[in-house]
Amino acid sequence: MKEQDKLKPANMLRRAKLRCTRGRVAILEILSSATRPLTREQIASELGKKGLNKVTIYRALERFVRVGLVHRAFLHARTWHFELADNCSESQCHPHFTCTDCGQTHCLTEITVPMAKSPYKGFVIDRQRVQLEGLCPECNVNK
Amino acid sequence: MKEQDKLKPANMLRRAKLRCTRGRVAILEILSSATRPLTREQIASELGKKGLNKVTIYRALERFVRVGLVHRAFLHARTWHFELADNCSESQCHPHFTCTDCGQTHCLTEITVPMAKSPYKGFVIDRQRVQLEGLCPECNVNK
DNA sequence: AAGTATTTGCAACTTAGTTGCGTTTGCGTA
DNA sequence: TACGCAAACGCAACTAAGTTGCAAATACTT
Repeated sequence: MKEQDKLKPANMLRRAKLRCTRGRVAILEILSSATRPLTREQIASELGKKGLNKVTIYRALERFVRVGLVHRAFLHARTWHFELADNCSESQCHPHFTCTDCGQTHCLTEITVPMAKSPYKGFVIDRQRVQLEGLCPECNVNK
Repeated sequence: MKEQDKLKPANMLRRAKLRCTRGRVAILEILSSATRPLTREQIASELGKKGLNKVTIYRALERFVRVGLVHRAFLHARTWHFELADNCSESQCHPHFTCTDCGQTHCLTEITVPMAKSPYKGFVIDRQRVQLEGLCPECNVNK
């Protein structure tokens, strides 16, 4: 998706029929410019001192997830990481790669993993989530 | 893997050079006969009244994970689900399917998803974890 | 049987996320 | 522009999975 194609936060909210509040716009802006999924904590620290209450952030994110604006990308260290649903297909997001050495997670937007074939014994597969583990480029060269 | 090929808990422990205690054997037996990954809570309730302290269960599981006897299959509702590493390959386990309707998770041992191709820009992929979402057979027919 | 390193149980703690409730605010309507 | 109300917000208290420190118990070696 090209930069100029990105919907502005206010428009994303309008299209989702959600009220356009300062906090929600700020959260969406932060997620827009992030290069990887963020936790509530990380969003809060980006917001800085004019920050939002943690409950507010959680509720906004949950709302965004429900209307499909945002995905729960993955759970790491018992903590959800959120990202814009921007460049995800209906049935699967790009894989997320977590480095076992430094702990950093990267979005591998250029890798695709084929969907598991469905149906299988009556299972209907709607979404597929792929998590990868290994060494990131930096940690790899230092070995 | 055929039933008779399964290692008995005591042997699993011996081979991993872990002490063979009643609690550990019980945990491994429960995991052996489970048809899906279990939480600490579920293991505890299988143990019944002669149960183990939750700390003990967590520590045993962590130990098992470290020596490769057990996998952390997936995180659901902020809770780890554990399973024997029995029929998993080095680089990936079978996919786990969670029903969005009833919340039950199933092991789809007969489905395989090809590994993401590696390397990619220096990333070295060691393990791949695939989670699926959708409707399980029971919930599907009730729709 | 004795010695020791490992394992266990208990109590207290940590922390991501949730809930209830009273207050504030966005937005449609007059 | 002012009004009314549902949606959104902030605060405090809560929930629950998992962790930590330490003293007591137990498996295994000799």
